[in-house]
Amino acid sequence: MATPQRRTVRDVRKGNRAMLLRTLYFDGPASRNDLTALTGLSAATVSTMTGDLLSDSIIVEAGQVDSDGGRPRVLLRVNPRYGYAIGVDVAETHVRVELFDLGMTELARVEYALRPARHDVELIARHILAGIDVVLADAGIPSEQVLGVGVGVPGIVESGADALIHAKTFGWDGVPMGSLLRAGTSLPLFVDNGAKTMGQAELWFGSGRGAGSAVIVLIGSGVGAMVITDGVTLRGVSRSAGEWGHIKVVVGGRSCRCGGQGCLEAYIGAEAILARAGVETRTSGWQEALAQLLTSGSPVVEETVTYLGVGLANLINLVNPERIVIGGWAGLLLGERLLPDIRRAAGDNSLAQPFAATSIVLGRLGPDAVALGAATLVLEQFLTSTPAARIPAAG
Amino acid sequence: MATPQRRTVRDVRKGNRAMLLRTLYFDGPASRNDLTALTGLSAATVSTMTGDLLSDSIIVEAGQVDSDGGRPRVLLRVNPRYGYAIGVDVAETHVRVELFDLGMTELARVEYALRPARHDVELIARHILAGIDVVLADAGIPSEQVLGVGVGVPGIVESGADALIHAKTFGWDGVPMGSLLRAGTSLPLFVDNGAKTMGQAELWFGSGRGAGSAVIVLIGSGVGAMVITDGVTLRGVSRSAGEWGHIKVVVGGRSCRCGGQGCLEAYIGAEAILARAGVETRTSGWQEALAQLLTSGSPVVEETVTYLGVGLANLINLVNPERIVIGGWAGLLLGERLLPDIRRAAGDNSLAQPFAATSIVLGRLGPDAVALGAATLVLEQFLTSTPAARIPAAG
DNA sequence: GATCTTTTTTCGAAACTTAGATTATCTTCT
DNA sequence: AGAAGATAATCTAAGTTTCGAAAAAAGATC
Repeated sequence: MATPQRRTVRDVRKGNRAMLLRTLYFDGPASRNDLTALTGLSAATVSTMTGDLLSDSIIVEAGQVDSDGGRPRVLLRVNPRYGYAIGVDVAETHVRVELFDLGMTELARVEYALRPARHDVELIARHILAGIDVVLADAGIPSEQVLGVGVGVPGIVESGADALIHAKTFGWDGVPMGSLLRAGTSLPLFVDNGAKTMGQAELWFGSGRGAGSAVIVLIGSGVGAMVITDGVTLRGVSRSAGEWGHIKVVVGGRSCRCGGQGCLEAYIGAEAILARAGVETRTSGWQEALAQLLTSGSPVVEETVTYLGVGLANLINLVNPERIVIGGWAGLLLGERLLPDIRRAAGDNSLAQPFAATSIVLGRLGPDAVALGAATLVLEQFLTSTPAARIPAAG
Repeated sequence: MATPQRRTVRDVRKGNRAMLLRTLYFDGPASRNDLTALTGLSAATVSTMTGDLLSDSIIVEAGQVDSDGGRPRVLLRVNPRYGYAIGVDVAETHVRVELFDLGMTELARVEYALRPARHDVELIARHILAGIDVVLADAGIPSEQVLGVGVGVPGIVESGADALIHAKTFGWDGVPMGSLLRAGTSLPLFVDNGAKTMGQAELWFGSGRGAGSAVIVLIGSGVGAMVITDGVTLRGVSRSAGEWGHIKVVVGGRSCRCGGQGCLEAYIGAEAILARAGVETRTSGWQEALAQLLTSGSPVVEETVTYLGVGLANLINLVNPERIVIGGWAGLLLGERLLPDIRRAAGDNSLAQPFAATSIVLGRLGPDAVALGAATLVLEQFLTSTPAARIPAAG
């Protein structure tokens, strides 16, 4: 019952323009004529609106297409060079900065290694700021053309200008990444949990594409989920929704690094799986170890499938989504070999009705999609808040 | 990424009119002047819009209020007699039909007893249709003035015109309640799960009021939940979202009547609690038995609190709501005595961040609110789809 | 009764979409 | 080669809607 927003006649324009742009981005290239059909707007409106967008060079012409004996259609598409988005992946071992054009083609990247147990916020912030300069210089893009910077970080990210981060593994508690970066750059910032940015990538460009309501499940060392209904992500009142990894599946069960007991993460998190199987967990080589374990026929694998199935079933019962996408490096590893078993386990533990309505699929994007997803936050902003004309660089 | 809807300038009007009406309903009576502040619309717009609504007699004047030396404000409010809503509660033992005006004041009711194990759909449909006639005759309201009929039924309700119902306890599987009723009346119908209509009542008129995002948890013999974000209820792709009772909290745990194992309902459902305590469950007298058990100091009570806490914690972690409302007859019974313990148990099993953002409160409406909530579905429709002027009865 | 104060209505302007007419551009038939 | 036909895109006029400002309404105060 939040106070609804008043609408004025200009919001109509804004909304329609955003819709047109979004349509063109995902279904483009398309002719003006196609757009009238796709958007439901009248030909006149499409014409004036595309005119505006063309003169702002947000969209460009993309060749012609013959019609059976009439004026040929001229195709339009979003100008990938209208602006650029930067995505940053802050992980345990590295900080990676990538530069994308609006078509999400990678133009440049740079990576800084982090020494383990040396996660100084200010150092990382310096890496990010330096990385931004480097990728821009590499690609020869002036910073005025960058629409924003998305940053994927570990832990819980609180909303607000400061983007306070709580990440136990990094020893961060209330670290103001937002204000630290804002001190060094004036570019618009979008900070979110790295798993969630990866999910964002999967949702927009991977297996989640086209689903009206979906849950993207992310399994790595940690475990999380994104719930999307009608295209919008469930964020929760303090933006920490989706902590799927810490729902309890066994009351009084295994201890979890969050301090609780019986968390799902304590059974299906990569670290937890290996620990349960008694595999020596060297700090590196987890991926290999897990891959090896999966082929070993260990009973732990079967157990893991059951727990994962239960976790998915809980989502199915509670959210009743159209699609569940399994992602994260450990999730992909598990899914590759065991997807049918996982599906069965989920079915065994959920109600028939909602289970029948849900398809469980594997993510298509690798675990490297964190930066891509972070950049997608910028893209999302660009597509929804209808952009005005670029102010040309003074001079 | 569902196809977004085009907007035309008339949608603006519709939206603003709906917003104004909603504001007036919840914050009324209010003067035109107050409304400009509350809605953010200009005085001019409020004036023309209230003019329309007044001449349609959707709203009426409600006295004046002096101002410090100026023209006195005339107060406006929604006309409670503009139309009427009927709410129906289909339960194990009875079918109850209630008539409300738009202010949700009950004007008439009628109840039909059901013999246990005699849940013939057609009989129940006949009871409902007869009940509608009876309450209308009692209150002297012509049926043209009824805006719709809301029906709360057990089990899972599938969307669509037929309103297919799956209710194991009634032995219903795919019962087309919607089309059965539509054969006997031309009034608009809204069919939903009874627990959900009760939640709807709690959300609109009980403890959920004013919360932007909330979860309403319903514990009776069965267990369910409604998740509300930004004022809209999460329904899921096949409208069966919110099956909180069948999330698994103990892998391989107690058998549930759904056929699964370790369901939450198998621990905190009223029937399950009594069974675990070894209380003889006569078909009647459950409420008394449960109330007695709660005072008995049985260890089962403490266990129940723990399981309930886990269930709530899972919601908190996953959804991160602003408020959780505990309802349902068993939920109210538990909460009355044990709310602090329940809160503690929820806190013990959820992450600190989201837990701190959530307040856990007790429902205010009794278990009789099913029919009220069903009628609220009609009210919701009335307030959101801006109603046109009533076509006066021919004559 | 004149003046002040506050509320409500009226009026013209600006923004937006639409339907229908018009112009542009290419194909095909004679 | 030129006219006719067909399809695409633009232009024009009309109809909504909200908004700001000014005017009108209605009572309080001196």
